[in-house]
Amino acid sequence: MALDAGRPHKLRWGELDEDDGGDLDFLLPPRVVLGPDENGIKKTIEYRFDDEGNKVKVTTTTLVRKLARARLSKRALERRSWPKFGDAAREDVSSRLTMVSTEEILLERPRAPGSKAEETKAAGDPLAAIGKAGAVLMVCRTCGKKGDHWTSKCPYKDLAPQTDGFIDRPAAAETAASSGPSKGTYVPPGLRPGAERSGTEMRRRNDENSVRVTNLSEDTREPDLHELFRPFGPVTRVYVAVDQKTGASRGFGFVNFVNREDAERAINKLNGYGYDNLILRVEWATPRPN
DNA sequence: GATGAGCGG
Repeated sequence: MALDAGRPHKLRWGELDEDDGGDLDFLLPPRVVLGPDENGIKKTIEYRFDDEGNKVKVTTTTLVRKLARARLSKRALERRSWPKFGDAAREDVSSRLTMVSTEEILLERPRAPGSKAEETKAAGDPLAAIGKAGAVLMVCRTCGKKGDHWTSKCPYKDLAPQTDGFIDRPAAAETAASSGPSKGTYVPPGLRPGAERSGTEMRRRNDENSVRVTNLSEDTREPDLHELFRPFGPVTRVYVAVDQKTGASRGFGFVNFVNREDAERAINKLNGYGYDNLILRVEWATPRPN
């Protein structure tokens, strides 16, 4: 760069170590750092080519320690006068007091297959051997059965009302009911003292109050469906099937109601209803398999 | 004519 025959230009930082001339730097002696000495004076000696291509020596003097000293505690200052020990006593470490650790540190993932935690568990628990793929972790919170199904798939999940033995009625709720609110324990509104308990109808899962809507126009989205069905009663879920790739509506969707009666009224009212130039079909959805 | 995605303690 500096030796360019053409007009020299100032080197910008982005050009340093680039291949447009910077590679001549290897011809220069290495940079030398001296100190800091007892007065905190650090000297840096380096060489570079000037604009005319001449080798020049550049000496930089910096005051290091005086600045730092102002912030050092008495105790720290005292430590500085200690004789060197350990590695520092054996080496010249004036310019490298910090070292890179070569110690190998293994990070352990608690549930990684083959990890220690996993092996110990598998050895102790016979059930763990059966469901290595994580099935053992599958303990139904409704019926307590292990390794068979998730809570959401429990064959008893629709059974109502649930008995005290079941897990999803926290023991804390009973305590709260008898002795007032206990600190730090959330009690869902339905389990609070004085909450209405209207037996089977209330506790019933509403999965089957699912209404299928077909012949939707391309640009009907979930909010539109919600607007359309909301007047009939509380809606728990609105879904419009979309093509995963294109994002375009597939022209059908589902609406779930809290109450079956509302769903029924919606079907009766909206089936055959003209919406967005199309005639809607609204009917009971057959529950999704699985 | 057409029947959804995702998530695990």
